[in-house]
Amino acid sequence: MNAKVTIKEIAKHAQVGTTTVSRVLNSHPYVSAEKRRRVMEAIKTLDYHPSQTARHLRGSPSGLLGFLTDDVATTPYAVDIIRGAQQAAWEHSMVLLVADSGRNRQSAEAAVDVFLEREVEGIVYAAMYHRPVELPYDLERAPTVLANCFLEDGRSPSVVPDEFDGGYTATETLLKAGHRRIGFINLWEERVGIPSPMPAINGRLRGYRQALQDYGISFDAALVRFTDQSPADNDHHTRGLMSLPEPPTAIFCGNDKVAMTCYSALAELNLHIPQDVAVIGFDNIVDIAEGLLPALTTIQLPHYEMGKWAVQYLMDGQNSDLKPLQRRLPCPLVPRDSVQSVSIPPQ
Amino acid sequence: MNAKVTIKEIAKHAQVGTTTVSRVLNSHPYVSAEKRRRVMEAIKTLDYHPSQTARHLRGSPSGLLGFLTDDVATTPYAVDIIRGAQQAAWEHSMVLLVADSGRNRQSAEAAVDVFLEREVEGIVYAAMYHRPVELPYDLERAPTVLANCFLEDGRSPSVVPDEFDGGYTATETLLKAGHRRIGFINLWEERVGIPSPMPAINGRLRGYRQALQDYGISFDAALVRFTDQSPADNDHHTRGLMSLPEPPTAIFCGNDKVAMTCYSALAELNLHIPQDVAVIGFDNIVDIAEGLLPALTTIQLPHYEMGKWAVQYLMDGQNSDLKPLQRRLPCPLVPRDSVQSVSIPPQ
DNA sequence: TGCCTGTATGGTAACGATACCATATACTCA
DNA sequence: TGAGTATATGGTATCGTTACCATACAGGCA
Repeated sequence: MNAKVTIKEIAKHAQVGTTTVSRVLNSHPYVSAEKRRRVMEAIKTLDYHPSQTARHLRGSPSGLLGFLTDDVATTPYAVDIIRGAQQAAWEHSMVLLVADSGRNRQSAEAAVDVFLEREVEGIVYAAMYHRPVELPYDLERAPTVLANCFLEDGRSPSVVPDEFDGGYTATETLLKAGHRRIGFINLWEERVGIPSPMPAINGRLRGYRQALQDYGISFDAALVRFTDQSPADNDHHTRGLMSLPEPPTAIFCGNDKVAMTCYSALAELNLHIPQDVAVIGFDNIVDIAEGLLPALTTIQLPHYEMGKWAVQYLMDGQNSDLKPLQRRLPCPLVPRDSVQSVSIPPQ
Repeated sequence: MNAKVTIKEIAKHAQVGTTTVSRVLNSHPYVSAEKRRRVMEAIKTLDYHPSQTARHLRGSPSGLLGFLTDDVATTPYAVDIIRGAQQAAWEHSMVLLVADSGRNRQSAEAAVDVFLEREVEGIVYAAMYHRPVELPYDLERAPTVLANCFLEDGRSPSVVPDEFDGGYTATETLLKAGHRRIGFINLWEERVGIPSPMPAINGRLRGYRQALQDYGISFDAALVRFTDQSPADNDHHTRGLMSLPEPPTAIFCGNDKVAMTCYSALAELNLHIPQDVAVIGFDNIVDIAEGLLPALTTIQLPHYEMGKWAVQYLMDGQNSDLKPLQRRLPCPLVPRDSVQSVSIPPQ
């Protein structure tokens, strides 16, 4: 298209100085109505767009934010973090520069270099599942907020899902529906032989226990199972739970995938959801939750909100005297049809 | 951190002119080994990073690519387009600027304005499901490639999944396994009463018919069903297919969600997968496909590849004399356990 | 009348990097 | 020896915009 129109041409066309044009653009005072009008008209007829590059060189902030992801995968909805970040950035008239840090520290450093060369005003480092991370670059290099992950030493602000809250909400939902024996098929993962410190696993379990306690129900270890998330294991634990001397009337599944296997296992046992057994999932993988029959009641991870929060904090929350904030966002319930009130709680 | 180091300070520190520093940075000839060494050292000790902003102002290309999405949703894996684009961009030393066009034309225009103010070298417009679109901005404004969508008039290059290929591959997979009666639960969607022209629906059906024809099997309309994608309807059609006088030995499902319902319907009919009935899906929603028992054989949409292709075309393929390329990318098979060879094809 | 203040306006030097031009030395070759 | 070429080096204008400074006029007030 036509070569770029500059402020100079606007000035010439409107018969004013470049300073006046700049004043109009930045709505400074001391411009006569007449000249303002002429400038505006010139801008329109010449289809002028200011160059952010020149502005920035002259000293204005870059209006750029870096968004660095560790590596997509596992749960596809985690990309909602990017949507949330993008939305918040937009509201602050910022643009998002995205890069994939890749698996290794080097390419992450390279990505940060690229960000810094363009003078981003901050960086969001987002993980695809909730976990502790080690930052692949020097924190001094740019203001950083972590989303869906955190540093063990809390040296930088972070926002993560409140797994405790999620576990509590799921359990309480079942309790409120009148269930008193609630099975829990939690997730499991090993790292080099050591049980994973995955916050999801521990947090949800604590939430489960707390909810039971708040409803005056004593914890029964037999009702808690751990699955390696393979369909076979999910199936195994569902059957295990249901063949207990006193089987649960509700099952809290560590994620929707587990719930999916749970559905078919229960079907094979000739048990109906939600009449015979209530089921609640975790993650709200919409394709699964809405695809199941009955539709799965589940808990939503606040991906979108985390992205949004991270950017907002980067923009607004710079009370640098305070120690970096570690924020937990609630995991809301997504009610569908797999939980139903039982009128006479089996006691 | 420390105020930005400029080329001038490097020059002073290394006791050379700024021109020489610039020469070293851009590996121009005619710099003595000694001065080159001094400059390099200064760069290191002062931790200098060149300003892309200044470079660009001076005339270099911006190194920026705009990535505009219509609106996320439906199929979560569509975001792989962004990953592919990001990867290709990285390989071309470009950075991706992402924005969400939002639902309305205005905010899309605004996003493009932002892109243009930063002088992006091109724009990828990506849709979250394969469909014809109307570009929410003037094509003249910047070189554009469409990913996962296209303009009816083909005025701009685009890359989409080859739905025909996908339908063909799915069907052929079943044929190769020996199946001769193959049910097809295709998707369905209406728009204001008119059947949707969704390329996925028509393309896959054509692929299905072609594969049958190539294997010398005549088309039987009774074997093709259309579902509104609700679990109830998916279930209904599975049962409908299986209660045919001559029921299919294999079912091709329009997507993995349909396959999921298909699984439970078949289970209730006491039919085993893949022994009694083979099932093949579409989309490769990993959470579903790997969560089902047996794991679901399915077809993958080339999201990642489309993103990659779009950026590559933007960067390399500017043979502007040719008419804009309309590219179809194959949909590969992801074999798992829900299809098994039948030794004696029922004939 | 003279001075101050508020309003209007434009020229020009930066911002950081690079391209062009000018200059300088060391060789090569006729 | 002189001309021509390859190598080496630095000064400076320039990209598009804004901040600073200078200037100019109008009205208000002593």
